[in-house]
Amino acid sequence: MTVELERAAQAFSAMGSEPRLQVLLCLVRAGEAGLLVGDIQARTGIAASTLNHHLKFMAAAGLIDQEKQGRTIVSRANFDFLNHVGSFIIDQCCADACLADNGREVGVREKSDV
Amino acid sequence: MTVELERAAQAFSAMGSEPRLQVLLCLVRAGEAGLLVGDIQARTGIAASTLNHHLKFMAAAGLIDQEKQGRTIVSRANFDFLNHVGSFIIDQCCADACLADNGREVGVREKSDV
DNA sequence: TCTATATTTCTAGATATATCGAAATATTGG
DNA sequence: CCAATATTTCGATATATCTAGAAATATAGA
Repeated sequence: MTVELERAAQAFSAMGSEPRLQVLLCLVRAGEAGLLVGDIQARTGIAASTLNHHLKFMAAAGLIDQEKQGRTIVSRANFDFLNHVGSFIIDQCCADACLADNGREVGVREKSDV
Repeated sequence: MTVELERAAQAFSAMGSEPRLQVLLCLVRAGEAGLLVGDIQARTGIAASTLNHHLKFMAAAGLIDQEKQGRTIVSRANFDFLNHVGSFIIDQCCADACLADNGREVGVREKSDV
């Protein structure tokens, strides 16, 4: 579970900057077709070297996949992982002991309606 | 939408460190009852000043709420916001033009089963 | 092979974050 | 008011991240 926590934290961190989140949304919208580095650059205005850095960061976190095709690289959102990460917090809620040490009853919140 | 992007990035950033994510999970598990700073400290082993820093960070991002009660502070996960943030990425997918510029068809992913 | 295109690596300064001990502040109970 | 408890602020250092220009690499096409 610590491994999973670490992975989740890395994923959130990789989504936790405005430029990177912008890039991720571009890729999500592009769907399975993905986008070339140059496409993303054109859409976001991020400098090539900076963008490369961010893409590596996101790929390492598992948010995206990159596939080399000739002299271009196609980046795609990893939808399975994104779904998994998106539900991580709420999923974790009752996965463990749900009673607080101080003896107070633990409140029950309604299930996510997503 | 840029405002929302900024808020989302801040939220993800606030979840994007292992200690903070650990704290957040403690609070999620504690439910509406919440936890005192001392409770969290006891569970995570994070030094008081460090923990205070992280709690402020998370509160600023809207992940948690803090309420002063006498000489203690109760911290609670903001479940509404967490649900919202959790679905941000996937929600955004088809909120905008969903067709990539390069003309390729956009892939469809299954709905989250959460 | 030469050239243009696409991406990556290198380098480096600026900024932000993480950490924690010690001191300070607030509040309750006596 | 005093002592104990709970949390915050201060100060300081270490580490990480962000940014981007310039040079390097890889590949396709003429």
